[in-house]
Amino acid sequence: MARIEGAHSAPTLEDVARIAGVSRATVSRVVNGGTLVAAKTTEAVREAINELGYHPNKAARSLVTRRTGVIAVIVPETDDRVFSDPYFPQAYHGALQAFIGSDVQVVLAMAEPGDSPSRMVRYLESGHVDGAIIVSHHGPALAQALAHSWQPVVFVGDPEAPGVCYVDLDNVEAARVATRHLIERGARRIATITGPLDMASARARLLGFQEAMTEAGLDPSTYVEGGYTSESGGVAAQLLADHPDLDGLFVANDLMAVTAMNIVQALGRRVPEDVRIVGFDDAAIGQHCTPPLTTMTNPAAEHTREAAEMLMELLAGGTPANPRMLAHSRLVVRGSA
Amino acid sequence: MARIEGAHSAPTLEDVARIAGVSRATVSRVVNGGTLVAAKTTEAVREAINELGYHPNKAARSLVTRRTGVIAVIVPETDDRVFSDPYFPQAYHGALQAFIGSDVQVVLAMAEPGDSPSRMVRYLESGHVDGAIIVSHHGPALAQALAHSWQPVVFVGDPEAPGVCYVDLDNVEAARVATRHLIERGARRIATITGPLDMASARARLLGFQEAMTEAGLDPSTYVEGGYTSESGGVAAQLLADHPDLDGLFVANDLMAVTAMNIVQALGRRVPEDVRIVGFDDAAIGQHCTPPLTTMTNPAAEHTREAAEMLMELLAGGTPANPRMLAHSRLVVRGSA
DNA sequence: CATACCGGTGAGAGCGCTTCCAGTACGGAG
DNA sequence: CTCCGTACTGGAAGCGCTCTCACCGGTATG
Repeated sequence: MARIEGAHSAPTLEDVARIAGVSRATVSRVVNGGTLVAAKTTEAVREAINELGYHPNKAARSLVTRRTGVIAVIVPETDDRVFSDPYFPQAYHGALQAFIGSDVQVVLAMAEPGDSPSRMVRYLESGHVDGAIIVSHHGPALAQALAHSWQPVVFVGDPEAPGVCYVDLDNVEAARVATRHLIERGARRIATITGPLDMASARARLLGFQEAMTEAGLDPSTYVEGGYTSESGGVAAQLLADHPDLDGLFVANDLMAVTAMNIVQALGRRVPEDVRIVGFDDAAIGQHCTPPLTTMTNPAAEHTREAAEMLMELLAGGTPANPRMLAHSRLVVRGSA
Repeated sequence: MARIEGAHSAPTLEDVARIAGVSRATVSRVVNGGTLVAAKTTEAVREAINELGYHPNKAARSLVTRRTGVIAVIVPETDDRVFSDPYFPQAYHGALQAFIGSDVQVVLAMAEPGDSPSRMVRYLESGHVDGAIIVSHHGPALAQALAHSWQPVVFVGDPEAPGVCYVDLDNVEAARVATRHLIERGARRIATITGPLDMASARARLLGFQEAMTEAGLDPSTYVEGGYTSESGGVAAQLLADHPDLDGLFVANDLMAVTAMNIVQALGRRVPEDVRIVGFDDAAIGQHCTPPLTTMTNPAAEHTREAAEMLMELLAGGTPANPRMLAHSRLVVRGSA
C-alpha cells in the first residue's frame, strides 16, 4: 500500500503509464487482462502499478463501460424480518455462490418500513447496479413496473407479471403433498396457517392445501393468515380456540410452524398423537424442536443460484434458455407428522 | 417511467438541457438543489426531466465529485454467522437509522470463508464506498492496515491500533459486574465461556471475569474458549465434565449461554438453584428460554449509530469531537442468576 | 521487390457529469 | 447617462478510464 507522501489523490492510469514509460492505453490493456501486450511491457507496467499502489477508479471505468460490476439481491422486507427468517441468508448465499470468482460484487438491499415498489425501481434505475435478483416480493406491482424497464432482473417466486424471468417453487404441488401426508397419517380435521396472502407463494400453498383436502373429501375451508414470521405462528392459538377438535395443521413455513407447535403443546395436545403438523422450508430450527418438524424442502440457495445464472445470461445480452423455471419440493418426514 | 421508444441509452443531462432550452450547467444546478436558478427555468427543467424520465448517471457524477454516496457496514465474518447472531442485524440497523433521510446508501459487506484482511482493505480502497463501519473484527491487522490509508473508517469494538476512531463497550467493567452478580447470588466455583480470544471484546470480558474473581478471593482460572456461536456453547459439556461442582457460569454472549444452559439442564443440574448463569448481549433468545437469562446489555444499534455519526464527521472532512467512545453495559436480572 | 499481414503500441475521442469563470440583462445609485 | 452590483445563465475544462483507429517494424507471401 505504498503511497506517495503528500499526494492526497490516488494514482491514475496516467501516473502508471509515465512511470512504466508506456501509454495509458497499454496500461489499460494490462489491467484488463493483457491482450496483445508484450511480456516485457506487461512486467514493467505491473511493477509500476505495485510501486504506486494503483487501483483503477471504478467510477471512471463504469462511466465508459456502462457496467458497475455490482448486482443486488433485493428483498422488499424490513431488515428485522430478513435477519430473523433463515430463508433469506440461504437465498443470499446462493447468489453469492453463483458469482464467486467472477469479481462481481453482490449487495443485499432491504426495504425500509413503508417503502413503495417505486423506490426499489428507482434504485434499480439509478445505475448503482447492473442487475438484480428479487426475493420475497409482495404482489405484482414491482414486477409490472420492472417489466417495462430495461433492467435485467430475475425474480425468485412467481412475479405475477408477463415477460419477467423467474425461478419458482411448485408451491401448489408441494402444499398438496404436505396435506396428503397429513391425511395419510390419519388427520381429518386439518387447518392451514398461510403466509401473507399478498404473496403468490402463500396463495399457492393455500390453494394446494385446499385441492388436497377437497380431493380427499375433507373440509378445505379452515385457514388463518400468518405473516411468515415466528410471532405470526401465534395465530395457532386462535385456530385451536375456534376448532378444538383440530387434528392436523399445515403451516406455510417452519418459523410459524415451530411457534404453532409450541402453542399446541402448551395447550395440552400431544404432537403428533393429537395434532399432526407439517411445516415448510426445511429450516434448521425445525430439526431442533421436539418433536422434530416434518416439512417440505425449499432450497432457497439453489433457487437464487439458478436466478443468478439467468441474470448472468441477461447481463451478457442473451435470453435465458429457460426464463421461467419451476423447481420441486420434497417431503421430509420427521417426528411431527 | 416514460422512456423514448427505441432509445436504448438513458437520457443524459444534455438531452434534458436541449428539451428545456437551457445549458447543461443549469440542468445540473436544478438537479443538485437549485441554487440561483430562476423559478421559471427550474420549472422548465423539471418538466423536461419528468418527460424524459431522466436519472443522473452515478458513475459520471462520482467521477467528478469523488463521492459514491455509499457507505459500508463491514463484518469480517462469514454470512452464516452474520445471519445467525442477532447482534449483527441490530448493528446494521443502527447504521441504517443514522443515515436515514441523507440519501446515502448503506451496504452490508461480509467476508467469504478464508478472506484475508487485505481483501477488506482492497474493497475499501477500490472506490466502491466513501467510508465504512467495521463490526466484529478479529485482531488488529485490519485496523493497522487501515490506519495508514486515507479511508474514513470507524470501528465498533476496540481496534487495537492507534489513530483509528471507534465506539466500544466497556467490556472489562461489564464482565466484572456480571461476575460479581454471580458471586452475590452465592456462586463460588465459577467458570466462564469466552468468545474467540482473537477478539478484543472476548479478551476484555475474560479479564473482567478474572478481576472480579480475584477481587473476591475466588479461583479465576476456570475458563474455556467459545466462538460466540450457538454451537460453541457446547463447550459447557466439557466444562461440567472437568468441574462437576461448578455452581456459576459467566458466558460471553447469549447465543452460547442458551446452549450452555440447555446442556447444564440436560445434565440434571437446576438453573439457577444448582448453577447460576449470566450471559451477555441481552438478545431476544435469552428472554424466551427457561428460565429467562440474566444478562448484560450490549445495545449494538446504538453503538453503530454513534459510529455512523463519527463517520459522517469524518466524511465531512472534520475530526470527531470524541474519536474514542466508551459505552456502558447494564445488568439485566432475570431468572438464570 | 512490392504487398499483405500481424503483434504490439500510442494518440485521441469521448463516457456524463460538476464547477469555475465569464458573460448578459437589469435595476438602482451616483 | 454612466457605473456597478445582483441575479441568472452558458461555455468549457476536465474527472480517469476504455476503445477505436492508425501506425510501425518485421516477417511471410505473391
